[in-house]
Amino acid sequence: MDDTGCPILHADMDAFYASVEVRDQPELAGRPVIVGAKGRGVVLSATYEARAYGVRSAMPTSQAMRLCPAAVVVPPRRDAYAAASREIMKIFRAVTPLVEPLSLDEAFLDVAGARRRLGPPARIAGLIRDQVREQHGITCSVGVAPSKFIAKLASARCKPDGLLVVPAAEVLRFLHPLPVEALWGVGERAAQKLARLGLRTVGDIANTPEATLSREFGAAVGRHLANLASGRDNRAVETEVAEKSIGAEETFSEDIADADVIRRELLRLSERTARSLRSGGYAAKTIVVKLRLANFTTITRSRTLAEPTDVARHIHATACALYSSAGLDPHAALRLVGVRAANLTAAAGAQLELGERSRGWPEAERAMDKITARFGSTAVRPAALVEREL
DNA sequence: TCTGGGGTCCTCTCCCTA
DNA sequence: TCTGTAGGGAGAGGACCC
Repeated sequence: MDDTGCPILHADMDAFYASVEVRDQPELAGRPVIVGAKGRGVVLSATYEARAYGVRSAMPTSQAMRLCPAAVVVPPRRDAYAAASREIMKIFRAVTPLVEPLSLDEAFLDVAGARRRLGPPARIAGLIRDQVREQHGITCSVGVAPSKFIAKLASARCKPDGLLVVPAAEVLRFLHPLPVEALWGVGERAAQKLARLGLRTVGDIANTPEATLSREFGAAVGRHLANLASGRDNRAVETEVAEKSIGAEETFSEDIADADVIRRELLRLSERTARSLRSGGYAAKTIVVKLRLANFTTITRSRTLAEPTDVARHIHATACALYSSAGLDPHAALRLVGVRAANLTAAAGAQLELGERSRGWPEAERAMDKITARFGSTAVRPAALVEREL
């Protein structure tokens, strides 16, 4: 196996959420298992036994159950997946400090500096796979390649429980027969547009002038497609990627037309968003409200504040103002609302608004954070959210 | 037929300013 | 002062990813 010039690993857990569930409930082993919410939920993860029936991620759970009536549907336990992820990332960081987590279940590793200690990249990949399986009972697939993009493609091509090395000299031979959807950033819409241009494989794109791609997709996307299709990807593995926005959203079990209920929901989401901001040490200058109507039309409205904030009360006031000024029919039913904080700065930069008392909501909410950390999320809440449950 | 939640990035439009 | 224009920032929406 020629792994010369292949310092980048992409490690991807196989059916991660479902694998954690099977690990924690051994009686599920060998059965089709779907992780996802019932009702209006979608499939977050499914074991390969369920996938054999055509079940896929992001598919409505109801549709998945029609395809595989024998499947066991398990509600998601995000805390358990986050805990498993932290432990698995520790295995990666014992190999190299250059680890870039992409999500809970996958990461890039730059192992160039670990060769002398642990051997060539393919051997390191095998080591990682063994340790994840032995310590967590979960299989993972690893792509080994000269760049992040090729390593990610390689891990996807060897799933499940596989290892694939793409030597530097073989990159184009590996890349060009793949369908255009293999390229990062090409989804259904872009694939349709490329098909209209007669481009169906990555090789087709590589043989198309960048000027043509830029004319069709814009300069940034055109350049991006041309580079990836030619195997050009010089991005380094980055251990710290700053967050750009933080938010929370929720789909109702039934559409809601009552403005008071929606404002209460905005309060709950503002609380969650503010708590996330504070725990990350951020304040946000821009507040975005997302409203999805019963017919699935999605509207966003945003406002940039004079000063950054991490205070739920301020976020909620802005969110309500945005909701009121969105121009919706007063009786419009919503299926989802969301609150997002963007334009993040370090919290130390947060300043008081003109005329604001020096002590007040910021201190109150930080005190609430401490109580929540000690006694749980239901220990202290705004009265409006408590009333709802009485 | 039914479409989650948490994100990022890009494009387009509008408005302001020089 | 008026007009045309270019650039930048904000806001909205869409596509995409896991």
